[in-house]
Amino acid sequence: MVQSDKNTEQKILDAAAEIFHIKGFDGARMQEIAHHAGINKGLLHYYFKSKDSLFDAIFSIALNQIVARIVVILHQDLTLNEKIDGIVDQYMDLLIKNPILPQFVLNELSKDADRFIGKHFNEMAKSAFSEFSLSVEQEIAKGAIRQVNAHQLFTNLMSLIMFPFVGRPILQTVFGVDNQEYNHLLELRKAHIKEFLKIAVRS
Amino acid sequence: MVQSDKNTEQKILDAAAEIFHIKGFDGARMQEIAHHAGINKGLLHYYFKSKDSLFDAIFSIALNQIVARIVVILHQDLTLNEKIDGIVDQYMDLLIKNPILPQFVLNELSKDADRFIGKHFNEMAKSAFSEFSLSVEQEIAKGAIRQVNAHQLFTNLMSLIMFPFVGRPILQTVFGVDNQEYNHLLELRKAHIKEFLKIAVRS
DNA sequence: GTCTATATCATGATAGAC
DNA sequence: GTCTATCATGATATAGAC
Repeated sequence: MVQSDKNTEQKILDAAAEIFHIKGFDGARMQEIAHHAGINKGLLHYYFKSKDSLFDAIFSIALNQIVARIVVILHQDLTLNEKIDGIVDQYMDLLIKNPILPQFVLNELSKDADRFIGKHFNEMAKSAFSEFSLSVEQEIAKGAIRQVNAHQLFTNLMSLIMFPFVGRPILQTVFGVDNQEYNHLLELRKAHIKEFLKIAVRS
Repeated sequence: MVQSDKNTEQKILDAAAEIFHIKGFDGARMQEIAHHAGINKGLLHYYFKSKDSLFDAIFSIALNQIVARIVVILHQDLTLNEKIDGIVDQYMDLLIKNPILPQFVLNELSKDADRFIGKHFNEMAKSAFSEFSLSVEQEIAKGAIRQVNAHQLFTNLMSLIMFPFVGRPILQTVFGVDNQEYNHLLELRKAHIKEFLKIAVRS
């Protein structure tokens, strides 16, 4: 249940985030969100006139959390290694605190990819990748890293960070570990990814 | 629409797979599945008495596709490199043909992880990882690869293969490429992953 | 702003004719 | 086996009192 010392809109947003993140748009119920926020359905519709509008608010926040920080890092004046380390550190910290965020965002995007297109994230994200790609080319030219395709390397970076969270049910079962042990693996993973990537691209 | 020269049960399974894979359990509608199979709701319930039972049939097939082949490979008498290459080749081929399979399985598991536990997959998957882990230790002992944690390496392997499919909406937007170009990146990825992993673990 | 009550509609599931 | 018709439920959304 949501804390009652916040204003009603914030209580709704907090409750809706929790329900939508876990159950997705189709699985979430307005009744459950209202109850979780400590109000009733009527008042919920007073603040957000439709389930769609409430969901849009929640999804925007989640997408922003996923996309914004990477854009910031990639536009800073850093070496490739510094950018990669920054992304790994920031993302792993974010996802350890919000482990279901990527599953939620990716699943909703898979059902409606147009949620991404047309938003201002679109151009931001593309120009951010250009920065990454440029850094890769520079390091290759300097001979600091081996010949490696920027698209594949960026895919690797995102994969190594995010998949342990979206694939958790399978990996945890395959490893035969409990929640605490899996969380420990996630903690160790931050250093592992940085080392792994560094070794994999060295010239 | 499903081909009409198959028996009714198979038409239903084909139609249900397509709808469930795309929309998930909560988003799928029995009416839509019936229509897609070229029959009506009454007949659909005659073959599968509930939405749950139909879904279970579809989910079992999908989970089996994801889990079965990896188990087979890992239990064969192969070197670590051969096992890794086999998994990359087989999975990439499977996922290029069925790109939404991992998103479907992972999302449903995230909403109900118990679907995995208690099935016979459970023990199979755990013993398969033991085989992998053993291979890693042997190669390290031989000095063929550097010191690397088996859990992290297995996570990396699965991440590099699967994430490009579940994360496609984001990656494709970030790269600013169309479907054809992204498919091309996926084709190139098979060789990329094998090379990347080999370099990353060499001693 | 907040509540109760209700309208409206879509869904999963069943009954029964053929 | 296959269809049409219908039930029962549960969901979003609105109306109106306080």
